[in-house]
Amino acid sequence: MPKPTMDDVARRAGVSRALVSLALRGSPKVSPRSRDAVRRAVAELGYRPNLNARNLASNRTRTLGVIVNDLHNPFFPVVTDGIKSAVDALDYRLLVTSAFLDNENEAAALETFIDLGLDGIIMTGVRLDQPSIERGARSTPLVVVSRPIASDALDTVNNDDVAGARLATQHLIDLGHRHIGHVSGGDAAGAPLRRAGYVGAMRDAGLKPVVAVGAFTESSGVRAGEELFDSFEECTAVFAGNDLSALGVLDVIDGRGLAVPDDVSLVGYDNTFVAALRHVGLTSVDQHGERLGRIAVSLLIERLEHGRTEARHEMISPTLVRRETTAAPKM
Amino acid sequence: MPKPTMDDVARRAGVSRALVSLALRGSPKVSPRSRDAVRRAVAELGYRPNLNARNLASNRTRTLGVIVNDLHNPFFPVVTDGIKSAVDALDYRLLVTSAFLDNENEAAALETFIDLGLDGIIMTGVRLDQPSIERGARSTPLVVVSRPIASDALDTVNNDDVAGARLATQHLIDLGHRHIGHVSGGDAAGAPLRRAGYVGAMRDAGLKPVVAVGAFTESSGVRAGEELFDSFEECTAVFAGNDLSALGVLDVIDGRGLAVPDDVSLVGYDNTFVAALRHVGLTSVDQHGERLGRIAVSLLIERLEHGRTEARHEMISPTLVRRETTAAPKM
DNA sequence: CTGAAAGCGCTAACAT
DNA sequence: ATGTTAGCGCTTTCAG
Repeated sequence: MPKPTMDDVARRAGVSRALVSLALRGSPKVSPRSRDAVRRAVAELGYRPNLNARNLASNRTRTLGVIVNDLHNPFFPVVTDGIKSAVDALDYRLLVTSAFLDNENEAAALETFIDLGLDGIIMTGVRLDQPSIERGARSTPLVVVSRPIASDALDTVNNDDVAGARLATQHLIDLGHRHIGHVSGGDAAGAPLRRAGYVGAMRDAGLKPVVAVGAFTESSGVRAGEELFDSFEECTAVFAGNDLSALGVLDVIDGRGLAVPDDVSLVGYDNTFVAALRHVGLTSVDQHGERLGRIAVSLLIERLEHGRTEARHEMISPTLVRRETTAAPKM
Repeated sequence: MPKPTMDDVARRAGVSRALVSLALRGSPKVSPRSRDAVRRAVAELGYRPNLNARNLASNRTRTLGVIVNDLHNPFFPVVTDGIKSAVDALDYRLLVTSAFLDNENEAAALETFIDLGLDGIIMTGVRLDQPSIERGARSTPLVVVSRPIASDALDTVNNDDVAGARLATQHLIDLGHRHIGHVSGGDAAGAPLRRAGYVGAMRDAGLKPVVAVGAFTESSGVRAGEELFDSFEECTAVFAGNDLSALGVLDVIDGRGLAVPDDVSLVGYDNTFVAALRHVGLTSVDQHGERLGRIAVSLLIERLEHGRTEARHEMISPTLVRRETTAAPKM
């Protein structure tokens, strides 16, 4: 049994194909009688519209795509939830894809979405180079979440990473710490700004910044943590660039028989569910990922349905969530 | 500048459109000369094939879809990684979508993938009712990962949940525990079998099973954990149906001022990265999610490229990963 | 090896 | 309110 097409429905309902098309999309210029006949025929035949045909003919897909760099990082599901909740209120479909931590995959995912003719694309946690992203943005409205990109070809939504990093660092300083290290995310999205915020806060307080470079993963956090404690013995507090690397640092601290927060205080970034586990209790900076996701969708909608063309770059303020991993240093 | 079409490429390369089509897909029956002309024209024009048109005309998409129920559960990214690595070796595209823990979304995601004409679909962690899944499987080859479904309409890949639960429970029994509770995932995929494995192992050892029902999330683990410790005071060990709920139980244990493993031993399931954090060190059962994912892809390929039509149900053996949360009970 | 021609299933003017 | 008619951009016979 080949799949029924619109022609089958039309024949069965005793109307023309065009009318079926209208009826299916809820046009008001279809008589209740015809509408009903169509509805019945659709049900009887189990008809489903062929999206490729529809998209091709209409040159629209009513579909938004999300490209996530790393499904393993618990921050991204939060953003995606925000996107999802915003899209649900609209009449759009949502496709998600993961780049699996790989630039080439990211480029491929972007091309696929563009080639599919998606109406809009949201990229989050992307590592892809700016020119490639901008090239994509020329084909399809594009918003980048959680990576600051100065470009008038696309929109961005970010938390203020510098402010967030300052919040974290200042919190440690206020507690009385003087020897505060930073585990950076290297060149990952947001990492340079967080590092800058940390360095700025340290300088302002007349303290010496000490940075070890990781990559926003737990394993890189372990490596950078080892490096930090090896070279910076006085260290009594660490600000890690994200929660995942903070967990790596926590492993190092545990491994060295040190106690948190008695011997070392620790702050993360992203306020993921892992930070919130009572057993972990990681003090962390909250980017408000859901809100970032919702804003991303609204930016897309502005372009799609209200014809905005000039770029917008939104920024929201992060907040510090204090938990059990930070305390005043032992004397 | 409207996007260049195949006609533009053909004109520029001085050949016919059909030839461009062949050349693009690497057909051997194109002269090197033409092939080169096409390649050059494509590059100069920045031509990209319109996938909707291609899919419509060829009635194939060379695309596989993955539907994940809950992006927040760190188990699924592991499965997805396996899928991804298997797909990379083949010439298929991969689309992922999340059902965001919601049956209706799952149904919608499935329909979207079918309506898009994807060549094959993998569902993992799905909660959708079996008839709906089977209906989907009638349109598109479908494999369900990590949920046992006895059906000859679709393929499944599972770890042996009963054996895994027995492994976990027996480990606790072998350590000397007699009062072992179970936090179940309720009717979530795999949960009933894990519960059955636990009950079986307990019965075999002449011990009384005590079950609290959760839902495979951390928060449900907290609720079920409270319930368990409230009603089962002698309890010295808990087998949680997955790592997420084990983390919830861990919160409860911490909250009651109990120590792990000195006062209570704890075992999870899935062996996610959170279990492996040294700071958590959760003993857990490993389903070998990557392998599940790779097998899922190979099942799809068997149907797609080797014409298999009868259903296959694969089962792999889980293994226990011992860490710091399990020890002999204090006397 | 190449070109002509017929669709894939649907939408979108345009008529009526 | 409904039907007619062109396509959308591509693949795929089929001739040559």
